[in-house]
Amino acid sequence: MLQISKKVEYGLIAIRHMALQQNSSCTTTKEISDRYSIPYNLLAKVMQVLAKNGLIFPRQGVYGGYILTKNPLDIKISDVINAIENVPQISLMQCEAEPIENCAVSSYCTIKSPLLKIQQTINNAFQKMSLQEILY
Amino acid sequence: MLQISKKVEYGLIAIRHMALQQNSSCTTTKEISDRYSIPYNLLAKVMQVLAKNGLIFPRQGVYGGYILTKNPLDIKISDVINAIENVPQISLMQCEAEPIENCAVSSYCTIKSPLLKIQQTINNAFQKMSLQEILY
DNA sequence: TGTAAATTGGACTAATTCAGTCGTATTTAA
DNA sequence: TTAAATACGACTGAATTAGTCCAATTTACA
Repeated sequence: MLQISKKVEYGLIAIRHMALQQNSSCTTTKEISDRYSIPYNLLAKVMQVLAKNGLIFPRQGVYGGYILTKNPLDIKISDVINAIENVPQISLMQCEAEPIENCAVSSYCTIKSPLLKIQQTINNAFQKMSLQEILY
Repeated sequence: MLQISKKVEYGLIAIRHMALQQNSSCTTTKEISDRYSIPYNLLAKVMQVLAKNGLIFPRQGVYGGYILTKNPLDIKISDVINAIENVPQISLMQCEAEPIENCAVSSYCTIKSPLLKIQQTINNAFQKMSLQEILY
């Protein structure tokens, strides 16, 4: 639907929340879950994925939580999206049939390139946009 | 999943196909369906929606079909997307609670704006991009 | 050393959306 | 009158998304 998913939304909320914290102490999943009324278990999953991808650093146990690993300027929106979603790259198929009429999917190929262009337009937008830009 | 849907893909294929036709005679759903191996019934629905939104003009009956209503330069990718998908505009809620602490959803509000900015980034990209740009 | 508070991880279910199908009605050229 | 086209609504199955649940692990501290 050309819309960011709830998981990505929660991930952005969480990572933005952490970026807004002045002191760089740990932020817990529960804290964010309560503050923004996000289902705890779901957010927990998202946090784990963000941690796995190195965007935040986990500390287990009492007084544990997560801390941001980078400057908000160095975190791109695409980093968060790619971490959470399996962004399926549209793969341009290599056409080796000559002449082109022999290729069963040639008509399909001709539209792949335009669609790829569109998809890249989306991707580029998020690669340029940093966390810093959505702070305020 | 931040990916264009099949319907939008089919719509783009169809409208691009029509733009590539030299003669401005009618193009039928069947013709496009056959050429690109798109399920006929599904494509028919998409064509109807495109027609309803004024992007193409329908002609019923024998030798009927559709014709493009505009120059490819004047058709934006967003026109096609908005016609086919119910793009749910993120609505910024008007907060009238002062002080801000009295508002039950204030924490939610504070993230709305950033998300809106992201959504607009996508929308802007497609409002700038014309059909002409994906022709070749 | 026990306990509480945190992350980790996997399996599972429910809800929603997407893709596709089907049947029928309407229009129109020949 | 017929064939070829669009118009429209209801329906189904598949896939994805959103959310839940349970058990394990780690760790500060009383």
